[in-house]
Amino acid sequence: MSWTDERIATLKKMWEGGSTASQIADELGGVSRNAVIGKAHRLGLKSRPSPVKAAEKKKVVPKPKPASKPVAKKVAPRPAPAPATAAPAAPAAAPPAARPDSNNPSQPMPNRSTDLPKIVSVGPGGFLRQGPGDQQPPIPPAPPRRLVPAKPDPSIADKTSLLDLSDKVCRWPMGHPGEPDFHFCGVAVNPGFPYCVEHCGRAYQAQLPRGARRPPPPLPFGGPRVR
DNA sequence: CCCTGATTCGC
DNA sequence: GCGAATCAGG
Repeated sequence: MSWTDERIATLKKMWEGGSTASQIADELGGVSRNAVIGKAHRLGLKSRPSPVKAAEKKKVVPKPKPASKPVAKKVAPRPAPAPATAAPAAPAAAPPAARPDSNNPSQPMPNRSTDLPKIVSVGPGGFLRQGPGDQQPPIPPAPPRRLVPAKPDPSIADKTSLLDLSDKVCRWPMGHPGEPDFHFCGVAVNPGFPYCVEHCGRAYQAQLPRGARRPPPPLPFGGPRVR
């Protein structure tokens, strides 16, 4: 496949939106993860915090290549790389879901249902929703399972390039990028989330036990692209 | 081993 | 410019 403008646009959008290279490659189709990464770098996009690592420290040791080319092709002394690893603003972290940690030093009493963080959001995945008014009736310490972004999540964080996305509107993608009818949800977001209430329910799901994963949750797209 | 991104280097 | 091979790391 070749890198058409459209494909590059999709790559950029998804890369910047936090999609993993694998996801991007899968979405684009016809390219490998490596191809996506390579292209991303060539495009000048670079190092995003890897979803899997918090602190990415890479020391490229001058690796001796697999002894196959004794020929010294190019003596490329690499100049000291600028240490500037400007940490990009971390995207909205996990919502302030109730943490099981008894973070309530104010009361020595075992009654810990006193000072829990107020949660104002919807909890499709099972996490709490609490308005300022409702104080703490039934706040089960029941820690919602770790929230994980659903598959589509990344592919959407587009800027306003394609549409008039803003922090106020739901960024849930409808359709596939590049397709004529591709658009975003666009309704008012669930406060603190990039999506509307409805799509938050899709984007954030309770992490199920290993064994009990449901493979076919509703994909945001029409489903896997047919190739 | 799985995954991730980063880098290299032949093409 | 492209991307497979490879590396480094969680």
